Amino acid sequence: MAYRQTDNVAQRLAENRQKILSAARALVADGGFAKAQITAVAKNAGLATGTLYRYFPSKDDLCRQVFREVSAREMNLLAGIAASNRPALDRLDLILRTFSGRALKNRRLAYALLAEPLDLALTEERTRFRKTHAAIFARVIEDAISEGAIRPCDAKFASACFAGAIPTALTGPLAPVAGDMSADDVLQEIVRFCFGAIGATPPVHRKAVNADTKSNTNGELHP
Amino acid sequence: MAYRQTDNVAQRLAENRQKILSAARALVADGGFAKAQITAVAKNAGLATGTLYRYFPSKDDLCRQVFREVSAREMNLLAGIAASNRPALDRLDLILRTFSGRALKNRRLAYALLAEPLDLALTEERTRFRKTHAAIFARVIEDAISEGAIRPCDAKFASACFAGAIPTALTGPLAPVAGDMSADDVLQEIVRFCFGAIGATPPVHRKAVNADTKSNTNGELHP
DNA sequence: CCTGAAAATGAATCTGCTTTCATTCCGCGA
DNA sequence: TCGCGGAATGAAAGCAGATTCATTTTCAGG
Repeated sequence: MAYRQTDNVAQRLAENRQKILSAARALVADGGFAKAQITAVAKNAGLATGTLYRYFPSKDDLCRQVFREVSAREMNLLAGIAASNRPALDRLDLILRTFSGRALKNRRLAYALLAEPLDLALTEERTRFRKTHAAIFARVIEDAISEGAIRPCDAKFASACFAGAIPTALTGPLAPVAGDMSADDVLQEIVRFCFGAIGATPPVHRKAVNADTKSNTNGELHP
Repeated sequence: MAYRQTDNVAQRLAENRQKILSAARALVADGGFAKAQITAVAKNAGLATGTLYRYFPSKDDLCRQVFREVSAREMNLLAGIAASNRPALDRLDLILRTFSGRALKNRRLAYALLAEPLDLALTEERTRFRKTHAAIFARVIEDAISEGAIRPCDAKFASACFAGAIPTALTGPLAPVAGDMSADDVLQEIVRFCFGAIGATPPVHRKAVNADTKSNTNGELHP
C-alpha cells in the first residue's frame, strides 16, 4: 500500500527543522555566521550532518533562512512603528531609538546582521535587510516632508545615508567602545545626527519600543 | 666564489614585483578582490604561480599590499586637505567632495575598497582605511567646533556616522543608480546631509580636488 | 665553455570546508 | 510479527582555492 506520513512523523520532522534552525541561530548569535558550519550546527541540533540536507538543500539556504528569521523580527518592529499614525518625526525618533536600542542590547547578533564579513549568499540577504531599512526611513522622511515638518530633501538619498551611518556607529570597529559612551548617549547622538541631517529638531526623549520582555541574548525568536 | 646579485638581476626582481602588483591591481579594479586569485594574477603578470611566492609570502600579503597602495593614495589626498589652513568647514566641504567625487569616478575600485565582501585579512585592511577616514573627519569637525563655526557635538561619533553614510550612499546596492541622480547631485546631497548632521550650513559650491589628470579607470598608481 | 647558486616553473599536494550516498534504523499497516 | 519505504547516519568524496617543491632555466664569474 502507498506510504502515508503519520502525524507523529510529520511532527517530528517539524521539530527537527526547528532544532536545526535554533541550533544555527544560537551559533550565529554566539559567534556570527562564521561559526555556523554544517558540522557544528548538526552537532548542536543533535543530528547527523547528512540529516540537515534532508531539511535544507544547502548550507546557504539554511543560513539565509536564519538570517531572514532574525532580521524579519527587527524589520517588522520598525515597519509597525512606521505605519502608526503619529506625526512623522515622532515615528522617526521612535524608529531610530528602537533599532539602535535593540542593536546595542544584543551586539553580537547585531554584528552578524550588520557588519560581519559574509559570503555572497548572505551578503545578498543582508542587502535585502538594509534595503528594507532604507525603505522604512524613506517613507517616514517623505511623510515628514508632506506634513511640512521639514524642508524638502531627497528622502531616498537621506535614508541610504541613515542605513549606512547607523550600523557603523553602532557596531563594528568604528563604533564607540562600551564604556566610552553609555547606550543612552549613543541613542541621543544618533537621533541628533539623523534629525540634523534632514534639517529637523529632535522631539523630547521618548522610550524605545522593545519587543522582548526579558533580556534575550541568544537571538531566539518567540513570535 | 660567493654569489653576488647583479644590478641587472636586482632590477628584474624589482620589475617583477611591480608586474605582480600591477596585475593584481588591474584585476581588482576590474572585478574586485574576488577576481585576484593567485593563478589569475600570475597569468596576468606573465609569471608562474610559484614565482609569486618568491615575492610575497602569501596571497593575503599580496592583497593587503594592493589594498594599502590603492587606499593610501586616497587617504593622503584627504589628509592633505585636512591639514591645510582654510576654515574647518571649507576643508570639510572639500574633503567630502573630493572623496565622493573620486569614488563616483571609479565606482568599481570604490566598491572594492568600500563595499565588496572580503575575507578576514582584507576586512582588517579596510577597517584601517575606514578608521583613517573617520579620524580625518573627526579632526576637521573638532576644528570647526573650536573655531566656533558649529555648536559642540561628539566629533568621534559624527565622524563614524560619516564614514558609514558616505560609502553607503556612493557605492553598493543602496547607492542611487547612475541616471537616477547625476554625480553633481550626489555630491550636493552628501554635503547637505553631512553639514546638516553637525548643525552647519554648507558653503557655496567649490571644486573637488582630483589628483588624476586624465580619467583613470584601472586603479593604477602614478606617484 | 663550465659551474654553482639563485630564480622560475607548474603539476601535485594540501586544506577546510560542504555535500553525497550506501547503509542502517525506525514506524506503520497488514 | 513481518516487510516496506521513508528517515537518519557519518564516513568518504568533492571542491575551489592556496601553497609547496623537485625540477629546469638563467646567468655571472672563473
